[in-house]
Amino acid sequence: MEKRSETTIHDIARELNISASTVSRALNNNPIISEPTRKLIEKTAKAMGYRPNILAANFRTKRTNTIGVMLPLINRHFFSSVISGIEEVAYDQGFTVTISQSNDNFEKETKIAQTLFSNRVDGLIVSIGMQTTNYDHLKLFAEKKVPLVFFDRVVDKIKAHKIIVDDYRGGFKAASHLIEQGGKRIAHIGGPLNLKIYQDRLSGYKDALEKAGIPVNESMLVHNSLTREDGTNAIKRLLQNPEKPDAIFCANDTTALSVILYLRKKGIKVPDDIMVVGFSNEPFSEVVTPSISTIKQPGFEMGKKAAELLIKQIKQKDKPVRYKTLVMPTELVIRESSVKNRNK
Amino acid sequence: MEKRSETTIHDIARELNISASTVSRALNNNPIISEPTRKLIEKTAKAMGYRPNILAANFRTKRTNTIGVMLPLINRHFFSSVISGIEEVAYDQGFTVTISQSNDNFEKETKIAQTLFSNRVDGLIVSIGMQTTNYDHLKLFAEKKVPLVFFDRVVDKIKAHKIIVDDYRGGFKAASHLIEQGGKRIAHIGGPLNLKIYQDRLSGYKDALEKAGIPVNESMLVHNSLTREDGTNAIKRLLQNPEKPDAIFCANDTTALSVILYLRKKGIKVPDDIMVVGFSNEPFSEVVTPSISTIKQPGFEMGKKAAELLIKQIKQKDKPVRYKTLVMPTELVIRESSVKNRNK
DNA sequence: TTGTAAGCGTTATCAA
DNA sequence: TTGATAACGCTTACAA
Repeated sequence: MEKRSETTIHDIARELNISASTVSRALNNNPIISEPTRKLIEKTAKAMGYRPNILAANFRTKRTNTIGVMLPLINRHFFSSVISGIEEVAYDQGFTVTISQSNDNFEKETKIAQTLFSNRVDGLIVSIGMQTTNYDHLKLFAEKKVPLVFFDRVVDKIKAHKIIVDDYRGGFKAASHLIEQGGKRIAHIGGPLNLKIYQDRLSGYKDALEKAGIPVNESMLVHNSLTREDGTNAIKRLLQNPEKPDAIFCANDTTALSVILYLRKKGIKVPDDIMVVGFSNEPFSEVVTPSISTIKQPGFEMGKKAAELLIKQIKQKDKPVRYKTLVMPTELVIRESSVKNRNK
Repeated sequence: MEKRSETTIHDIARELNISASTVSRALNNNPIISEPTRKLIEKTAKAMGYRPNILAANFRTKRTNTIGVMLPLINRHFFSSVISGIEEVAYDQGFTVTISQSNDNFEKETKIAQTLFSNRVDGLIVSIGMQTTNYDHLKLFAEKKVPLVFFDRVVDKIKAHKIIVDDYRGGFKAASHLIEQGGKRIAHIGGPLNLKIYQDRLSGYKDALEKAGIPVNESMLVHNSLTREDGTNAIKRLLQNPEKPDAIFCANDTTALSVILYLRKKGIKVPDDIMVVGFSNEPFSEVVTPSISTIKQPGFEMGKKAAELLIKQIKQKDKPVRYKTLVMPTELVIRESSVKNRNK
């Protein structure tokens, strides 16, 4: 004669000789219920160890109170900061967060999107993978009116809220800074150009050069997937140029680090022989020697903003939305890797 | 006359003049259904754009195919690696992963646990917070037979699978290494002792000292929450000792980094004046100058193991479980911060 | 302010 | 091998 499964609202109703709907309403703080009734029901519910069956409620209401997050890689400081931001807002608003990483793999990304859709997440926050050039799996959300918010690696062609950083100005600031520091032959290690962020960083870089009257030299441009190995290969290739670079703007800190480590190994001095600027402000950038000048992106705030916009959209379902693109400011953090003659 | 809401198995059944149960069975690959029928149903389902209503299925089966993960902080390399490992296994096995961070806050941890429980996760993977000394919120899972797996910061008192690293041997190895390198006055910056991992790291350290005939000096021990600031405060305090340490074993890399940065600022040489060893092998440890000797923990593998054990338990529900504690090996990574006279 | 009753889409039981 | 039917626990018109 143990407890025969979980108590339901019907058990409570029977206990109090009232109807289940009243119990339901009271427990959902429906203002239509009188204060004494509510109090009584709450008390009894607690006493009977009632726990709402969220599965039933979700099923009934077609809502899950769950936000899906899909991004390339959890295990990167920028992305995990974004998750932290999302999680904080979501938690405060009573939402649960489901996270999946695509590993920059298009097939996995497609499957994840479908799974999240089938799982009826109330909304989705996405940063797309490096290989992604087809967006059908995301259009699905847009079409079926499931709120969708992009961050960082966004898709231009889909209408949705977008949280990005000002990659163009970031690239511009980075390159301008290198020019100010005396850079004449400024190389760029960039990411795949199907991603707008890398296009923009590149454009910013190019415009800064042009503004300074420095011609953009194609042999000074390398594009790859920005892994540690890619960075090493890129710097090797750049060093084979007849005219070696005297400064490098890397589209992320990982490659900036590779470059610095490789140059150190080769006895080439950073910043004296070659200056380096990265992008993202990974934690290691501050503490490596020389510390890496970089463009800071407010990951945590971006996550918060993304979650806020998404939840707002979820709550105002079927009201028309004016999609906005939030451009978060970047900040150039000047450290040792780009400043010659510090002690002069 | 657009599509009037989603197609259900009933729609398919009507279309084919068969029963909904047959459709359900076919779509679930129930072997009782004849091959031609199944094929036909699958074809029609696809043609009609059928998408199973997972909410309904979850409700009906009382399963969610969801794994809950609760840990202190997403935004730490070790933890995000664990998540990556969990996510990989879970994804392969058709499970969804829900992640929440407690921020080492006990109240938040309690609330998260209850939310996950109410959301009927099929199982929970946990690493508890620094403040956690009461475990009722976790016992709930154990009592209600919801599979539970601990990792890293485990709870002794609850019977469950546990994935830990050999913290004792890690501490022992770290301290022994410092002794071998000539350390005589070896300090320890440790974490809160209600967590077993920090107890064990401390014990390992103590035993290594004793084995070498070095008395353990209480003034050489600091315990705190191991943040960046805590590390700085700890080293300040240690430097005020009449007998200054010549080596420090830090219970994580974050404090090891603080120590190194502080000493650098004060013109105290690492490792020549004071040697430092950390714990965790955060990415920055390899690249900071001097690079930090540390104890490597296989976060990704721990995550995978945790997920595997959990899912096995979920699938073999109500079979009795022999709980095991998996002790993953640690590895001492020797770098610059603990080796004097490298060039001799 | 409360009650009645229908129904969400699926799976499971039993019968055919 | 397939079908009929009930049931899961909740929310929500609608009625009282």
